[in-house]
Amino acid sequence: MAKKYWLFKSEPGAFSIDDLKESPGKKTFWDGVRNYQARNFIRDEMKKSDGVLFYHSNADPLAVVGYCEIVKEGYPDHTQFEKGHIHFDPKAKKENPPWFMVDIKFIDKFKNPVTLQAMKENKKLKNMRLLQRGNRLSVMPVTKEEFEEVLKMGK
DNA sequence: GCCAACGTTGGC
DNA sequence: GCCAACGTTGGC
Repeated sequence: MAKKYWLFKSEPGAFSIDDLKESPGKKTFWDGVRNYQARNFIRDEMKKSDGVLFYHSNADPLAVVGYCEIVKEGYPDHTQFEKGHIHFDPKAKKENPPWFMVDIKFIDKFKNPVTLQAMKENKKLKNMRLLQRGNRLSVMPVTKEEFEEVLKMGK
């Protein structure tokens, strides 16, 4: 199957591209997605070696700051069962867990963060899901063309 | 099954 | 801090 491309949002105060880079093996599990649409992408569509743009939200600058890849495909998010954890879900059942996560691995940090503003000003990116009104998904698909364009802008 | 109330996200 | 967008919840 053809490689797919994604964009993950993260608030750098919670988890930044540098946090990922400094994680053991430059890898982390992407926990805490609690939206069904995003869950479906994680559980059903993300495949090993898919490309992931890493975006900083609620940050300065607002920008794609680097990229990474999927290294482990969808599996149950353990934090949904951890009482007291910020992502604990009292309704989650072990037999049929509703929430999933993937593992991602750092590839590169951009020399030039690709700001939200710059993406808005790039005609090639006008259909990018991130730029559509009211989009609040924390993980979302991007096309191959969009992915490559953002990488080019970041160099 | 409708819909108002409420909570969250995230840019500004 | 404001507010638009939109998902979720719960009464009916």
